[in-house]
Amino acid sequence: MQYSHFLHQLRACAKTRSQLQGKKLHAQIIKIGLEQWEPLPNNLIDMYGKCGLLHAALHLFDELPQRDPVSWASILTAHNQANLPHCTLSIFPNMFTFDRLQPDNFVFATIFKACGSLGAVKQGKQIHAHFVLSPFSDDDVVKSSLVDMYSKCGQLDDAHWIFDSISWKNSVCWTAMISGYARNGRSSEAIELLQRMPVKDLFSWTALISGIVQSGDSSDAIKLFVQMQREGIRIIDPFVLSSVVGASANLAALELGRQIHCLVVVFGYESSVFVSNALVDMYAKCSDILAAKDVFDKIPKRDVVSWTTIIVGAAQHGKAEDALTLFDEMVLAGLKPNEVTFVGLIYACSHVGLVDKGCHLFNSMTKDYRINPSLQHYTCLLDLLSRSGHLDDAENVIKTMPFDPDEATWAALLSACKRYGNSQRGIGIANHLLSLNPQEPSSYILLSNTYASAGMWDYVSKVRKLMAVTAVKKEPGYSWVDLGKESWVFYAGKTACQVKEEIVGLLKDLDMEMKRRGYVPDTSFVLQDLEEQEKEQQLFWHSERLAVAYGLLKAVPGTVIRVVKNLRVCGDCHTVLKFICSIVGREIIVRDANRFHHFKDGKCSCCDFW
DNA sequence: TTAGGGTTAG
Repeated sequence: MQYSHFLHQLRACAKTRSQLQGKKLHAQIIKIGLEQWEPLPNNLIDMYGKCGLLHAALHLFDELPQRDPVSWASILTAHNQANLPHCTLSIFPNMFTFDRLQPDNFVFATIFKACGSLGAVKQGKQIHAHFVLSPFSDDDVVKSSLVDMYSKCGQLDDAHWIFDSISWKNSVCWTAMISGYARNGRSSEAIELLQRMPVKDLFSWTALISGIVQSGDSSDAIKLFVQMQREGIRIIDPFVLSSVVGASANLAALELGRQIHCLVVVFGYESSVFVSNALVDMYAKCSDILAAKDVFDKIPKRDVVSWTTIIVGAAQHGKAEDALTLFDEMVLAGLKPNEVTFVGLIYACSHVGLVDKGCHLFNSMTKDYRINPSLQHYTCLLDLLSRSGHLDDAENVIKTMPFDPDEATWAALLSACKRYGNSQRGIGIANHLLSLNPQEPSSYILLSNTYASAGMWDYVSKVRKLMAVTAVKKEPGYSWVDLGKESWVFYAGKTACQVKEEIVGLLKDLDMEMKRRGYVPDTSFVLQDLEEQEKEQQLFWHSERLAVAYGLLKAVPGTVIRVVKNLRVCGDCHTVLKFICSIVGREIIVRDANRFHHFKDGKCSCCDFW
């Protein structure tokens, strides 16, 4: 009687994640002397794991006189719960070696979940073979965990094959399969599956929408979110909201983001730290850094992602001092920065030329916070050094770092070579890159651009031919302007826009006024072998200029023009936009592939250093 | 005691 009461209470604590209540119960159980009564020990482990007290769970597990598969399932689940899937996999073999036990269906499901989180498909497949030969090979829950594992590892055929073999498909396995297709860019198959699903719930819709956001089709995700609401799905948790806030961030659609922010308030999920963090990011990515800071200031309990998001936001808007101050505040608030925080911080230093500070932070990351620098951190460091002209030091980083450099690393160095007119070094690096990684499309593009900058057109055409042979395509440059109710996309060199004549007329007028004020086109940014006049024409038709002109024609007078470009803004366009903002007396904000440029009164917030 | 959906960089 007594122990069944405790059992019930322990399960309730595990369900509601009530740490304090759980500890009290444990104390009572010890006091009464029931701590060895089956099945209380395993339930205690389970309770501690679910309440996020892994150490307590481990302590009990180690002390158990006799462990069974339930004890193992509980402790393995506790590691998954604590977001330590690699630990789940590393302790799993002890089940055979120490306790001579075979996994049961619960253990299998937990292990496949861990493999899925880690993308450890090879290990997952090996254990899958054990599962097939086990007495549990018909278990639908385990099969469902396999569907999820293969989906997360991008092996959709395997996932679907297992999905088909599940006799009684519940909402969980449908969702795992939908999520797999959506995340891997196969949205039409994901949508089709959702349509076939007998009872669509908020989980499956969320999996679809968030997967599509992750695979990069944010506008489709927004349309599906609208459809979901039309179909009467009630939003009873905040998950889908953080995804659609993220979608508006990707689209740099400020007005849409504001509307979704209103929905967040209406549904009462302002207090969700996930949603708040997404909102901070959305406002920062939609170039409203003040609104981002406002949301951030109102978060009652900020976590490391909240701080990192605002630091990265400040950094991308060129507010390095703000980013560094925020970092000091974060540390004072007792939060430990993570690897992303340092990417933001070094990036901030890099973009304003704070070389010493950036190097100090890079060293502090290992020394003070025991974070091993990743390749990306080395790339940031290299960017920091090379942007400020320390090309030898930058090359030295490449030579001594414990990673093989990728194209981003070489891109940073190559772009600095161009900036500092060191074309010989650039060509050497590009050649080296080509010899190292001839399969990578970006390698060809880098090489081509480097030769073009040096005016070596024979080599450019040679590389272009190679690109054609290997079917490598350069991503076309495009820009879009967000006018709240509508947004227009412009590609370089053309427009099908109804007001094409007005756009061209306005750009011509502006061109004349700019030239009167001393503008000289910098045709070195045209990477094709053309006559000077043709090069100027190419620059004239760059997508960011078309988008800005459209914004000037259509936006409410006096408002900020917000433009997004998929590639980095070209150097000549950067000069032109400084002239234009001053001629028309408007603020223009351009988000390019790398950062934000706030053009105002003839100047840019990046101080021409980007 | 097991399985599905959310935020920060790139």
